[in-house]
Amino acid sequence: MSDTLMTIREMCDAFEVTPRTLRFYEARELIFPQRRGQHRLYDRRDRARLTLILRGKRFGFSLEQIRQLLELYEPGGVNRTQIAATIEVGRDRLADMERQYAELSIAIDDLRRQIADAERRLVADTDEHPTG
Amino acid sequence: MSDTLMTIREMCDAFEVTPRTLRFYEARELIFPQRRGQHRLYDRRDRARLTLILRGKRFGFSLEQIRQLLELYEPGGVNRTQIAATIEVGRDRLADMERQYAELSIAIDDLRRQIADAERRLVADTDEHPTG
DNA sequence: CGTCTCGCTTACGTTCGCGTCAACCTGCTC
DNA sequence: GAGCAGGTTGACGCGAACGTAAGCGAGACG
Repeated sequence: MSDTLMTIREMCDAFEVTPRTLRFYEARELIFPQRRGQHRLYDRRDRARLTLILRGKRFGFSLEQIRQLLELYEPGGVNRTQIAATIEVGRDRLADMERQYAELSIAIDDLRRQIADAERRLVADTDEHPTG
Repeated sequence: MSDTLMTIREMCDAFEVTPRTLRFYEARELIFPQRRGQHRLYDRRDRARLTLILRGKRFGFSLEQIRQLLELYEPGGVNRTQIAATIEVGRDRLADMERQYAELSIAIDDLRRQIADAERRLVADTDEHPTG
């Protein structure tokens, strides 16, 4: 079920990361698995956090930026100023992502054109050196 | 004009990079400024390349990936197999970017919702502790 | 009982993308 | 001709995000 506890190996297989990575994220206080004895156990919340961490990484955010962002996703009973600060961070990241989104759109169009050009050159070259 | 040669300092000011960065990119064979004596001079082509380099970096591509991509933007008279290989690289990057674009869209919506939630919590808290 | 597998911690090593000297050349200008 | 500004080439340093190796339990198995 969705609230199943997972071992570190199961997490690694599920998310395609190494144990080292998970322990590293824990050391940087991005995830907080429970302990059964010495062993780590990851629950639904940890998995949700890891999903966000990996996503954030793909967009080029540092682990520290991601750590701050994660507070947004936690309904923890912090105080007003903390919530406000967290919202600030969230807005900054959002602005980053929106900029990235716009620029990415342009870059994709650009790259598509370059590929098309290169393909045309390929075809032209084929015409000049026919094989059949 | 657009074909003006620029010194390293002018480039740095224009693109907000350091001299070290430009020399580093040159060492990695991403740009090839001409020399007047010992000094580097950057032309329109170098600037176009630098634009693409910085853009690629913002999307999380490595300098090596960018270097390969830059060949797409050069009409250099390479041979068929080279052009084909370059197109391959371009398509791979394009696929990366398209994936990134789709995921970014989701992440932005997600983040917007979280910020809205946090704002609601802030307002709720204000209602419970009115100042006026 | 030995040994295997998992996981744990500690700690040093590595890659990327530059920053930061140090030492040198070169063309003014005073 | 001394100084200075601007550029050059090494070479070493550094932070981020892990990789890797060493050595230590603790439980499972035959």
